[in-house]
Amino acid sequence: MSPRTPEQFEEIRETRKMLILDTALKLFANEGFFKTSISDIAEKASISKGLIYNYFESKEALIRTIAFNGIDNLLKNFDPNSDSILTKEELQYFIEQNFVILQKNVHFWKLYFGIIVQPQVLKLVEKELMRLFIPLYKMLENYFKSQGEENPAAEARFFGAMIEGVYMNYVIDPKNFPIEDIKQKIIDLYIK
Amino acid sequence: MSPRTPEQFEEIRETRKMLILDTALKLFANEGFFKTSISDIAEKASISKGLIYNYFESKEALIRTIAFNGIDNLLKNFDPNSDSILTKEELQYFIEQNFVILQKNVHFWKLYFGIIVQPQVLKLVEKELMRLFIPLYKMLENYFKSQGEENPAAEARFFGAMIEGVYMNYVIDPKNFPIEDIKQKIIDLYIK
Amino acid sequence: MSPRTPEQFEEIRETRKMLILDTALKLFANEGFFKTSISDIAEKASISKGLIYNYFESKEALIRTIAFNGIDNLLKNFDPNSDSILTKEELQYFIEQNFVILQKNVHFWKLYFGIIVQPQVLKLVEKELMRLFIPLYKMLENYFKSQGEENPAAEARFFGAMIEGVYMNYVIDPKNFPIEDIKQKIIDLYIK
Amino acid sequence: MSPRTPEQFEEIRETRKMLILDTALKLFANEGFFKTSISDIAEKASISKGLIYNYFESKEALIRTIAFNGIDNLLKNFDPNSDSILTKEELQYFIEQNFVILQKNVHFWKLYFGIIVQPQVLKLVEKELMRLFIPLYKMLENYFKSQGEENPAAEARFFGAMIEGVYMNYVIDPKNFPIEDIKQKIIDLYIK
DNA sequence: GATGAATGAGTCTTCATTCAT
DNA sequence: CATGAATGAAGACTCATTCAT
Repeated sequence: MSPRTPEQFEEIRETRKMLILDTALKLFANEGFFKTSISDIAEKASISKGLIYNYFESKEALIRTIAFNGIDNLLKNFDPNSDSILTKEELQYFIEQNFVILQKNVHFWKLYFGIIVQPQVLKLVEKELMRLFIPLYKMLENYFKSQGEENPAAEARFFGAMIEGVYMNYVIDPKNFPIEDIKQKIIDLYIK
Repeated sequence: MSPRTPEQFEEIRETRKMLILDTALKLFANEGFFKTSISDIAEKASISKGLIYNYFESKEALIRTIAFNGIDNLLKNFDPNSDSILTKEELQYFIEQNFVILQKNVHFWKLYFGIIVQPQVLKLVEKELMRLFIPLYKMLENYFKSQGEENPAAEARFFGAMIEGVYMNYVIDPKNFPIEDIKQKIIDLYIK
Repeated sequence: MSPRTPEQFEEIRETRKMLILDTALKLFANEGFFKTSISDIAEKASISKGLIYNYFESKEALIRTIAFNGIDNLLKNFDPNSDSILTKEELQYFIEQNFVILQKNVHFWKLYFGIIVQPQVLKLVEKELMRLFIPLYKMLENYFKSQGEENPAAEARFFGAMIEGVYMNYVIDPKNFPIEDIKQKIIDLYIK
Repeated sequence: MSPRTPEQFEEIRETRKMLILDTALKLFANEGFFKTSISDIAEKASISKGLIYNYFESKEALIRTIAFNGIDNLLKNFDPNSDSILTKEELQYFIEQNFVILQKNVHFWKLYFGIIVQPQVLKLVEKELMRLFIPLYKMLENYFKSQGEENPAAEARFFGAMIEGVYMNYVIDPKNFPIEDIKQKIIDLYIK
């Protein structure tokens, strides 16, 4: 009889929002952004099409929010301090941590590759991606400089590209990609 | 005005087909498969929409043909003999050749990443990609086995993933990616 | 906290109702009936969407009520006695009174023109408008007959149309329309 | 067998365009701009929804084109030379001409009132309306100045408003409005 | 072979209205 | 009395594909 309190409404909103974001992430990742319609998301989440627009302004806003959340989530688990210089042990921890996060967020990484490879979609989230990668590359560059590498920027780019290649191959076919062997290979390569 | 010979017709067909394929490749690569409409292709190629359907059954058939042609083209330039075992010198040549081909086919590689990352699109060309990659991986595996590596299959997958990562970073932003430094880095790594 | 008396409830209802009607009138007049959503009204009135349906059955019922109230309000300020025949002085008073009412109810008149011009909306309030205009036109007709005009019905229609034209131009652009000059012009024309 | 010539295509386009414009004008005028859907127009014109977008960019573009064409049509029939000063005889001809045009373009005038009364729709065609009305008012102003009126601008506005009021009443209910009597009344009033 | 008008299914989005609390 | 989450029908618009010429 008595109306819901603002707290109850907030809770409902939070739950619904998460449901929509989660459903959309999976569909965008598995079927692609353009192949996934708002109807698909609504159906899979067992809600009405209209409700999605109660929570997100548009399909673009939806993928943007997903990207933002995914990146925030990454940064929470793993916030590179780009000023301090990593030791070898820390780099090893960093690499291992990376692979843990990869395997816990396969959907996000699928979406990530779906995004960066499509110029039209990339534009939508480019800025947010920069927030994640600039400090990361800075940190790697500093590390390689501290190791006496003569071209630390290129070393960092190579390291990043290699990791991305591995990630991409993993998310395309997680069952058959020898992720553990390859993790070990990278550690051997960089930590000796 | 004089009636064309069958050969002339055939020549016209071939020219038109190439024009369409070429235009579509560029648009698919730069704008994305879903963002590119048949009208866009027709307009850019200065032909009519209908004509495209005279040469290709559907939009899907178009991208499939582009992928097939791209792969055929790669195999023509570079056909790994999976039975013979590479020497170190040959691997170095193989790597260098690879980077030459990459830089000559940026559009194709853009499209390639756009494809493998979208399951719905990947299905369309999966088989053809296998035709390219199975012998390649076989060759790499043999090479690593010959070098005494204990897990040559994983070594081959890692090598492939690394190359893909580098390629992907290059095609996303060719201007700023230090491709030459990285090529050298890879050669140093594998050839010593 | 103490339970409200029935009178207090009634008062709340009346206040709320007026708030909704007033907000809706302004929005309908300024933005148009179709461009104004129930949400817009709720937001501008700082109440919930649901509450509007507590007081009005539908959006149509809302505009109908607004039209009815507006007309009642006009009739209250100004109730033509269609039986008695106006003198010239009374007609002058009538005209002047009209312009006072116009300037006090710009929103209503804006809405009025928005309504009569759209057949689909006009139907909703047609009957009520008749309640206002029939005695008005009757009164004018009687006046012109008393002045010896040979076609008093047409004179009345002309007078009404002219007034409407002036009203319409005024509400579309009140700042620039020379309303005072035109009022004088009409008085000169009819009162000599 | 041989393809259509550009002239044939042009002819088809012209015919179709007119069909769409004509159908849309009637529906917009009779049902209102917002109550008329693109589907309604397509159905009434016995064509597909999509075809309309082959000819007009959007619903807005459609109403804009209708307004432009309507005004062009008016100006063709009747192009006021705002520099030359009308004689009384010319003004009489102007008034009579106006009423002929009104009765030949009832749909357009219905739409006109539907437009100017809705701020959201007015914005779409405001500029074009100015093209029509500014020289018209200029001409009237000059005429009243030449007749020694002390406030020719206000006279022109009044004349315009009166005409609009008459037009509006006519198009709302052409059967019952005594248009001939009223035309005569206006001529008597201004020509003596 | 070549054109582009035409179709219609499908997409994103809006919004009046309902209803549990 | 009051809230706002939820629904679903409808609307504007896109685009792959067909087809008459």
